[in-house]
Amino acid sequence: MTAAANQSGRRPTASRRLERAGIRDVAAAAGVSITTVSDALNGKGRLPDETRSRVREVAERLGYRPSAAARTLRTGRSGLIGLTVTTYGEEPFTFTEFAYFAEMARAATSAALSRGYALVVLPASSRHDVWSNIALDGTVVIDPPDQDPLVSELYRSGVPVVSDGKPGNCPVTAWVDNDHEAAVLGILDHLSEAGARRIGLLTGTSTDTYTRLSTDAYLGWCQRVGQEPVYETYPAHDPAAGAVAADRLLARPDRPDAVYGLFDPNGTDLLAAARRYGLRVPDDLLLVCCSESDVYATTEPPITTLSLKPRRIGTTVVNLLIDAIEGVDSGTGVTVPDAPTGRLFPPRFRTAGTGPPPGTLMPTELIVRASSQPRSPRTTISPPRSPGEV
Amino acid sequence: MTAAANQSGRRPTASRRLERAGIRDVAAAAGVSITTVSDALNGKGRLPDETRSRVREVAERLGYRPSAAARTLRTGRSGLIGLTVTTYGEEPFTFTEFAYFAEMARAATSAALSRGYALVVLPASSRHDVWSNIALDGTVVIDPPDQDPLVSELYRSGVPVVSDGKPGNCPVTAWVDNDHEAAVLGILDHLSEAGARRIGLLTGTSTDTYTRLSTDAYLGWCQRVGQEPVYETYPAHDPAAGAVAADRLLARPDRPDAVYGLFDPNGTDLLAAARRYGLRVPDDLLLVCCSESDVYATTEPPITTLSLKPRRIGTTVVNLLIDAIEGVDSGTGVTVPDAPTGRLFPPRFRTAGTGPPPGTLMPTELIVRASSQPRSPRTTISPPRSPGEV
DNA sequence: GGCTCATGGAGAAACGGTTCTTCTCGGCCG
DNA sequence: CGGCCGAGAAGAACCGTTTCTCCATGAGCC
Repeated sequence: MTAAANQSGRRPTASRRLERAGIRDVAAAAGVSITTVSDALNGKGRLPDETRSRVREVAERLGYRPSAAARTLRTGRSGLIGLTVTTYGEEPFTFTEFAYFAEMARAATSAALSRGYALVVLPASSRHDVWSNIALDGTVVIDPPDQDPLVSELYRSGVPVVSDGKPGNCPVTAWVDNDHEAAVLGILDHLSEAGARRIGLLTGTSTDTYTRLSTDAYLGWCQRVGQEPVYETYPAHDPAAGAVAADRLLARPDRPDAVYGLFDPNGTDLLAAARRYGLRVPDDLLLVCCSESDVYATTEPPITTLSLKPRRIGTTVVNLLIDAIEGVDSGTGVTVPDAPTGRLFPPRFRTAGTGPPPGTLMPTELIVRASSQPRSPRTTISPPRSPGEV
Repeated sequence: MTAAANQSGRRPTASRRLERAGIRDVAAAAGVSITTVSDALNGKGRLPDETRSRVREVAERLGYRPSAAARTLRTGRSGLIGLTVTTYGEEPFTFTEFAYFAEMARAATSAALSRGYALVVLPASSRHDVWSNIALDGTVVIDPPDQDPLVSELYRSGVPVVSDGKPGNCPVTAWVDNDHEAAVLGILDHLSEAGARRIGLLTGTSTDTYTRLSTDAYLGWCQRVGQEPVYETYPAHDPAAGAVAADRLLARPDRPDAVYGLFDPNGTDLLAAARRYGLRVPDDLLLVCCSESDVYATTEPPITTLSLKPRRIGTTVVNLLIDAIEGVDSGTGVTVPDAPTGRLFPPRFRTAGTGPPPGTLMPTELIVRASSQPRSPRTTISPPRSPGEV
């Protein structure tokens, strides 16, 4: 009986070491055809429940696990999604995006998993060998640089690509980003209301969308309100450079009385620099930085942070991607021609065609703490925007 | 010509939408057989260089990318490694292991990539459907609980498993861990030398190896030096509980004059608690915690931390796993019968047989900062153990 | 000149599923 | 009583590689 199952019409002389049971083994053991087994296990075909459950039971007993490779080959679906991170230097992901990336990746993993997909982490720098050795149903790209050749090739070869961060010049299926302009303007207003007269910015030298949009928003605001811009730039991937830049900013003759730092470690760096110059926060200097880290809740004083809500982003990106993967296959089918592009929080998903890819803007959240509030009025601490929500 | 290539002996009537070029197309275009194409591209077989390069060129021109699924099916190798994380609740990985995990995962990704593998992140909680839908060549497991059914099944079905953290009771191919006992003893000695008379511990309630070994080391030390243990426990996955436990520890009548916290956020929690009780650090309370976060370099005062060197761990784990994957296939071949088990920093890899799996102990690094040094002598800051090394 | 041998390359069998098509068999209806 | 129909299940093609086996050819050797 088991012997019969073992042979199952394959190589008669095979020594058969510890090969796992295949679908044929199950079929033989259950006394049915492999078609029936496949149908029974996948809930397809027309089978009476009795057969179905019997086959399932036999499969279970034999410890049958279908071969992912075979299934992928036949169906063209691997259930795998790439998560691409841009890299500086050799490390797969960057220091500066650490907390953001970790949270985003976590949410993305969750979201993917709950829809039956798994995530493969792939630095954008890896060469084709690695990429093309993996069957990917689609890819999430974090902050693709302009003209990313990798993204272009993926897109061209028909793999759906959704980017976290509005893509500069590469074709993607869809993208998700924060409303960085609104976020920066919100912060500048917040600092103004707190009494700031001259707001400085600590920003990066790179050309990614986040840095560019944020800096532009700052410059535009300065122009509108008639303040001379006061900012320092540094390569965001280098934490040491950040500390130096923070110091530089506070050492300027036109020292700002409030600073917004675009990158995670800026808060502690600015705080340390302020200490060195004998500046009290928030009395002499108001501070806000963009960070996902909760250490800023316990610094002395606690620092107001802007959260980009990476969990939401990760979830949204993955869901858009899976929609694209499972949606209308390609070309013709426009699912919903909804709003144009860049609408807030919108789109029912839309499968290609021509024209710019559909983008989704997600709100940010300003977590107001002591560092950005004048000490005297002693108001209670509360987040001003987007309350509720995880 | 392209027409000929397009047909290539497949369905004659196929409408052939935008199918990617297959190996047959390349073969047809190059005027050779698919065997030759395969050999040429993979550097196998006996072919004159001329043929080889011609085929390569044609493949390049056609944008040929071999199907990962087909290759995997045929060769049995996917180039994919699972990275399993234990989960508390719904999130794929835990808060408390955040920095550790992020760093470890990053190093693991790098290490895997440099050997041509990619990492798939998989929460241990996901059900079989997900696991068995992915062709994995092997799996890294982070801190498997005793009797982890997942690990057992993987191991049983022949997939190499290497764990980060000495496995309790599940069979693994190999494991890597820090020398937690030595680390704790080193810290206790360090605190004693700094003048501590009564050292407290902030530890977890869970039964993972790290918590257990560390706590045992502490208790053993107490017994040896004749100090009454002073410790508080809390569920490590709950950050809020950590703050409460820190408070509890400092509120005790037998308040310790030095504390070691096993988990990352303990440092800030203890600092905050100390502030509440008016305790100065390090004057009234010496502080050390285990953390990979560099925020402790800039807290007030900076806090001494124990680093588990997750990068090293991640790299080692992955390399051991890939050795196992690529090494002698199974059963008979003992590569090197080296030292027994649990030797420090050792083993040439050893493929199974019976007996306990080979384990590697990695050193930790104590980063001494102001919080654990009496203020007066004002010594310079320097790491006492394992200098150098990334 | 017949043999072996090395070289270059073609043929075809896997790999292990999914799925389209076909077959059989009763029951039912006209 | 014959044909139709639908349920249940089997057959076989196919997915795109890798790789084992084998064939043709010409050179070298006795």
